[in-house]
Amino acid sequence: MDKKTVTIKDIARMLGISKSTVSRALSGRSDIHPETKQKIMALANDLHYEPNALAINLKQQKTNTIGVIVPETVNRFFARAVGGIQKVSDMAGVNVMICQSNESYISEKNNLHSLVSSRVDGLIVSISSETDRTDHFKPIFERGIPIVFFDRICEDVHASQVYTDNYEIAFEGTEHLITRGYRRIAFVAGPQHLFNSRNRLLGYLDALKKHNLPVKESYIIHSHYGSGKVEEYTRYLMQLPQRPDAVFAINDYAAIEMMHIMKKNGLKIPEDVAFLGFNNEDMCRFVEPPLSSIDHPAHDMGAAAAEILINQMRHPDLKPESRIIKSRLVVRESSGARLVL
Amino acid sequence: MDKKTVTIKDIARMLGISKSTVSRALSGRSDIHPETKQKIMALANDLHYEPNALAINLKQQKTNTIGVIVPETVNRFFARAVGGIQKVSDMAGVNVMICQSNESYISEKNNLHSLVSSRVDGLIVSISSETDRTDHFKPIFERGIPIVFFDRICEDVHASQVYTDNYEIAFEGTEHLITRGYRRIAFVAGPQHLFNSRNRLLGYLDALKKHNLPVKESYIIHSHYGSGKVEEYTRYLMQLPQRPDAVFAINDYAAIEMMHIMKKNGLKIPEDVAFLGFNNEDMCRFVEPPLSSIDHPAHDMGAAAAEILINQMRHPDLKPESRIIKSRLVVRESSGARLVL
DNA sequence: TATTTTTTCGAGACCGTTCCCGGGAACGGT
DNA sequence: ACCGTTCCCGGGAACGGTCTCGAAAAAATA
Repeated sequence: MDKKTVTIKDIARMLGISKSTVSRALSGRSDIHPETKQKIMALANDLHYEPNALAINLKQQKTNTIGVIVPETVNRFFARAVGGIQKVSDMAGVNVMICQSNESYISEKNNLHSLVSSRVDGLIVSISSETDRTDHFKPIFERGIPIVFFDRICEDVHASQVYTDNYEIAFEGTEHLITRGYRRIAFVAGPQHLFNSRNRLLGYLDALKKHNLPVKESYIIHSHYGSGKVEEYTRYLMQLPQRPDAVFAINDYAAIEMMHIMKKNGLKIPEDVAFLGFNNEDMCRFVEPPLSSIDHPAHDMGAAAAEILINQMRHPDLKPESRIIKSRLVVRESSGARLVL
Repeated sequence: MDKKTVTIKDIARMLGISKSTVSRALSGRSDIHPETKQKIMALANDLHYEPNALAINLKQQKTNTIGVIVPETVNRFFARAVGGIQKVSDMAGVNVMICQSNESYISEKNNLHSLVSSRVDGLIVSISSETDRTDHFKPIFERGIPIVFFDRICEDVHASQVYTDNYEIAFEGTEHLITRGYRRIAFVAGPQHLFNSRNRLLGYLDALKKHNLPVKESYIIHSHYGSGKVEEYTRYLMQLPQRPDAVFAINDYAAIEMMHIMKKNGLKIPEDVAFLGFNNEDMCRFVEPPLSSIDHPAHDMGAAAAEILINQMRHPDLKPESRIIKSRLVVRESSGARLVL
């Protein structure tokens, strides 16, 4: 068997020419006789020659690939964002390496070093929910590797950012519930060291203030993404002396599960309790009643991040860029008009 | 700024020693004076030295990483499978490179060459729904790179395989519907060049035969994954002179959307039409009525694939291995007992 | 003190490419 | 017949590490 992988040198030897010539043919340069090139290409094809990207990248001092770190792709928001990244990367002819931090700081750090070690030319990162310090990004960014943070951005690194108008849309969502007649609005918040979560909470609070509604600490739940505690939270809310008449949740999963449990306990949606989620997952349309949600343009965010990054890879002296992508409130029946005030 | 990345040679020069010694310290070998090692480690740390994985891998002639090609991670089945792959890979200390084919043959081929070019030590692949030939895998597998196909396996490459008991579970699912009193069972099938789809269809057909039910071609829909034609299919089924009283769908998305449309058209689930899906997505629990489904153990399949692959990477003369993972029928209300026969 | 063993380190080849540079052949113009 | 171009091609350094081999220094042994 020809177990050994075939190299440029093998081809050169078999053809009785130098490896320089083979390299020239394979990398499509012009200063080579068409006939020689033809022979080289034919043999390379026969032998199933695969160029060694390691050697090429080492020599060229660049890899033409961007590294991506996202919390987890089972979260469809991130899966779609990665889709957006790959779409524009493919168009631009650059490769993508995807890593998942699984919402773990240590794993995010490992991914980061692994990517830098592989000499990616740039990074697109959405930090884990556990990450509350940024010392791992700083030296890498300062070394000149462009970074674009998206959605879960890292505030104290002066890199490019792509995020949504969290504050505004949370404000709008809350106001929507208020104008529909809901007054006791609970808020399922995310970890407060995350930029997104903080701004969403602020939007919620300011909307309450604007409409002269009291802010009750007992209505604010500080959850973690995917904490699996939704049932506990739901029971907590239901047993409150003044049960909330609406819930604005940090994501659709929490909203849907909560809604489900409340329904099983005989509460009517949206008459007794309205629901508003975040992310506008497909399944919002299929639950009973269909869930109102904030459409979070994942694909666009990924695409924008890749655009910015690739641009900076090509023009290293460009300044970091911030881009804000607009979210959109999608109203469905779960936040319909309240019947009884 | 120290824009240039620091290398082993830089450290050697600054310390007035040879790069061999630095290499020894950094790669943790023993034949080095503790004090020298200490100094090297300290300086490396100060300079934020990151080893160049390209150089190391090139020299070592192996990368200690496995390449993964899946159709798309927005499909949660594959996202979970990737999770399983990464879990056991992390435990074993090997890296993972994830690529998405987006259900495209050409893109699958590109991914494949890109991974081989990056000299991954092994491959885990679930082929795209478009892929109906296998000539791209053959030369690579014959070159000695171990491959594990999972779920969407490639039959004519004699590589390792991990798949579920498609035939048996489709048989069981169909029989379940029959024993619950449903007689006119429609089947939403996948592309027939895929091993899975074929076997599931066979299971369905054989279950009908066993119970002496007629096979009606008009009840069998040949769909493509994610074709966006569910509404068309649903209308087609509803207008049949003998409307089916049950639908067994290739995946939960199709089942849920179909169920939703039929409900809107006034059909009672499961009294008028029962539903059974495939994959047991989270949302099955939250739709109305909860959707019965086949639990497809994605995480376990990924984990098994990684186990087998890593084992073969470590012991190159191992024979290819096939492993069958058991699926499980999860009965919920969408396939409850029929009231009117 | 002489010899052997152990410890610690340096020189340099090598992995598979790219690319600069220089050289020979062919060719056209004078 | 000579010279300047143009066209092809080969030699060899470089990319950043690892690793083998041997040598010098230090320690142990005789």
